[in-house]
Amino acid sequence: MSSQVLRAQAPAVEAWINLIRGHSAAVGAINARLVADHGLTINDYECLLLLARAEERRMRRVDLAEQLILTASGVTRLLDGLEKEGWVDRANCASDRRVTYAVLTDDGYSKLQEASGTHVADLRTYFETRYSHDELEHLATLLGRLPNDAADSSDCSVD
Amino acid sequence: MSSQVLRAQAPAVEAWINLIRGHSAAVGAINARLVADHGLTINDYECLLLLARAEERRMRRVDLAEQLILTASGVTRLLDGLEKEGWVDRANCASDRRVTYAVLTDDGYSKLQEASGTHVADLRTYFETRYSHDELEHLATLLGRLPNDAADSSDCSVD
DNA sequence: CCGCTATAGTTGAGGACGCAAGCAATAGTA
DNA sequence: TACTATTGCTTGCGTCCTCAACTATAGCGG
Repeated sequence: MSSQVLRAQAPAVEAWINLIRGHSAAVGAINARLVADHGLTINDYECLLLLARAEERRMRRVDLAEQLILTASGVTRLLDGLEKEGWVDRANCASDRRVTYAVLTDDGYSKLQEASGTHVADLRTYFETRYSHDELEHLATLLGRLPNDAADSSDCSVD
Repeated sequence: MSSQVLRAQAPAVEAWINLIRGHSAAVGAINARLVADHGLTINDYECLLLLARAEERRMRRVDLAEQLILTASGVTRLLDGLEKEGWVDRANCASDRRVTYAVLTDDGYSKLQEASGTHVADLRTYFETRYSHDELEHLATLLGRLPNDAADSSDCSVD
């Protein structure tokens, strides 16, 4: 038991550690570039991107939160910043007055386009210097399995 | 150009998105368990673990920072908490009076052992319900390549 | 129509972290 | 010996995020 604490055991543990370290390194590097080059956080960027891809370039804050993996309050504050910059606007929903849409402005769309040039390039550089095309596809597939709701079954069994 | 903004392109982008999402989901789930069951953050746990594995159960704060992927100030604050709980102590270095070792106490070691039981089990459950043994090894190997200093070559080219 | 519960969103307090600045000790140079 | 650069560490401040509490609307059963 005592020696079990002291060394890596299953490959699951290895994967876990490398996931944390890898994520931290990659996010750190890529976010730094994005901030330095465009004054955007990764979440700023992803938020603009989600809006750009959304129908009529607008989304409910709740849906934005889910996609960005943030809480509702996180989204409120994220959008505060983007609104202040003029990249996002608010719009009311006719059929449900509780909802406030976040709408991508033309400025926001321009900003996204400007940023996407170097950001996507940085991204690709970061990954493609480390992996072959096939490895990237494999990695993406494996990572894609993590979020899936199997989480629920383990979460619900907590108590 | 305008349509390029709108859809996923290279597998690098796919991998990137899945890395962020997967990390967030996994860390969220596992951290929640660790906090609920033992009152420890992932970083708390990893810090105790590093110390337990270190020679004489002690490390310089700088080295701790590097392993945990934190800045020096982050480590100071992390250790503040662990010291307050009595899991870690300070010790001076005879040969270099600038350094203050972080030393795992017996209480800290006990705490780590207590926590490691459920934590490692949770970890393994989380990963092993999603992946086969071979997939886990492959995933660990791939992720292990992310942090490596290839970052330097791309970082230095910023300006 | 009247509660009741659920949902969308905001706000205040607080945690975790990085950055920049600062201090103390060491190492290198002369 | 004195002078400078570097290294280890801490502290103040700002950022980003969560949680808990709150408001406002919606929709349901009676």
